[in-house]
Amino acid sequence: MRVSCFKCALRACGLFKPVTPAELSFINDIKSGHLTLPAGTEIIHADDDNPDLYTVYSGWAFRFKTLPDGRRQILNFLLPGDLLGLQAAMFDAAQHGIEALTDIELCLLPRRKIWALFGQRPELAFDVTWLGSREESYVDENLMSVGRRSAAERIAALIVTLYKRADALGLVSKGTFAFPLNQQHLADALGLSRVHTNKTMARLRRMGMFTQANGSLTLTNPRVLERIAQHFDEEVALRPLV
Amino acid sequence: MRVSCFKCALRACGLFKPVTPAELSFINDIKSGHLTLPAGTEIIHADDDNPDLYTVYSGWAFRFKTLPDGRRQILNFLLPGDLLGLQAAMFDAAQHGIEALTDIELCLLPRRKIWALFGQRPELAFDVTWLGSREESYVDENLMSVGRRSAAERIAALIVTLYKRADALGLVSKGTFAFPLNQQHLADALGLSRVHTNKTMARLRRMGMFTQANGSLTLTNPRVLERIAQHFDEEVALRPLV
DNA sequence: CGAAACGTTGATATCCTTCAACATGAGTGG
DNA sequence: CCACTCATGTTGAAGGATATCAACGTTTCG
Repeated sequence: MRVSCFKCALRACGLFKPVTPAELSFINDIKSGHLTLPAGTEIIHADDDNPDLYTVYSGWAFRFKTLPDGRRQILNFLLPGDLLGLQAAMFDAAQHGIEALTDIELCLLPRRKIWALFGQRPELAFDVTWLGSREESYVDENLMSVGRRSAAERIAALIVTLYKRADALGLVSKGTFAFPLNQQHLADALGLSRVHTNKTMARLRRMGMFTQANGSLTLTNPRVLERIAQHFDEEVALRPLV
Repeated sequence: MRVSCFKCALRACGLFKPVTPAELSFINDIKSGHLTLPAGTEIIHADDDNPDLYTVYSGWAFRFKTLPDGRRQILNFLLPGDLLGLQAAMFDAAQHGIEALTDIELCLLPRRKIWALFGQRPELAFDVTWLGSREESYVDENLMSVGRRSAAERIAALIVTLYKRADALGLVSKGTFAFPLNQQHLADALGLSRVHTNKTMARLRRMGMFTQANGSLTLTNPRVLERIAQHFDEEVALRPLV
C-alpha cells in the first residue's frame, strides 16, 4: 500500500509551502511505510523506547498524560500534516501517550533516518523544528485555557481553535466539520469533569453557538463564540456586535 | 563585554554534551552579543516582530500569556542553558511574552543567522530542535498539573521539578537553592489564586515539606513531596515510606 | 434483544475564589 | 531617624464554580 509522496494529497491542499523536486524525492526516500490504524489505537505509549516519527496523513489523534491513579490530561490534538512522535524521538522515550481519535493514516519516518534529514536537508530540518514549535504553541494555548479560563470560555476556545485548524486543511464546509471528540475527550483536554462539560456545552448550545449531529459540529455563531473564548459574561456575551 | 564561548562557564558544568572545536568556533562566530538585563524586563513581547533567539547564560525567566482582561498564565520557566525565543523566531512573531524573573544574562543568536546554523551545522540544528522539544515537555507537565492535580499536588510538583532542574545545573547545595518566584508567580503558573496558593503552601510548610528564607528554598522532605505531587491524600501522605 | 458506550439531569459536597483586613519588610524622602 | 508608601505575605469569612454521586435516557452494535 505504498503511497507515493509525489502524489501526496495533503500537499495539494495549499497549506504547505512548496517543496523542491529534490526535497520531495528525499522525503519519498525516507518515508518507509504508510500505516492505517483504527480509532482507539495507542500509537505511542508512555515509556516506549526507540519510538519512530510519523506524519499524520489523515484522521485525528491526541497526546495525553496520565497520573498513577488514572487521572488523564489531553495535551493537544493532532490533525493531518502534524508531526507525531517528535518529542518521543528526540528523547528516546516518550513522557506521554498518543492515541488515534479516529481511524488514522500515518507516514512513517523511521527514527534512524532523522539524522540524515538534518545532515542532508536543512530546509526540512527547519520545517521539523517549525512544526515542533507550532505544537508547543497549541499546548501553550491549552494551558492558558485550563489555567485561567472558565468552563464556558475553555469550551469556546477549544472549539474555535479546532474549527480554524480544520478550516485551514479544507475540512470545513459551510461552518460544519467532522468533530470526533466525545464529551470525555473534551473534559480531559480542558481539565473539567465530564458532567460539568456536558452542562456547560448544553448552555452554549442553548445560546445558539453551535449544533452537533452525526459526529459533526456546526458553528452557528462563530463571532460571538470567539468573543466568549476571551471573556465570558452572560450579560454581555450575546449583545449585538458593535 | 564580549564573553567568549570558548570559556563558557555553562558548558563547564557537565550537563551539556561535549562539542567539537569546529562547532564551538561556529557558535562563537554567530554569538553576536551578551546582554545583562535587570529582573522584571520584558525580553520578548507578545506580537513582537523580528524577534531574536537567545540562550540563557545565568538567571531565570518565564514565558507567559495574558487575556485581554489581564488574567495571566505562566507557561514555563527558563533556566541557564535554555533557549529563549525559539517559538517567536520560528513564527516571526511571538504568541507570548517572556520576562526576566531575576537579573539575567543572555547570549544573542541573531535571527538572521539561524538559517546558517541549520545549513552548516546539522548537529547544532538538532540540538535546537531537542531543546525545543524539552521545553514542550515542561509545558506538558505543567498542563498535566493545572488540568488534573489539586492545589497541593500542583505546588509539590512544581517545586520538585524546579528543584531537579536547578540541581542538574549545580545550583543546589544541601537541599537548598535560590527560589526567585513570589507567590503571585506560583499562582500564575499553577492556575490558582494568590490567596489559595498562600494557604496551601502554608499547609505544606507546616507538614515539614520545605522551608523558605532569603529567597532560597530548602526541601526538607523530598521523598514525600514527590509522592504528594502524584497523589495527595492528607491521611496517607505522611505515613512512613515502605 | 441485550449490553455497552455515551449523553443528560438534579441534588449535594467541596475546593477554590473573592473580598477585606491586617502584618511585615524594603526602599524613599523628609 | 522617622513617617510613608509599596510590594508581598497572611488570615478569616462568605460565595461561587466545579466536582461527585446517582439515576435515567439514548444510541449503537453484535
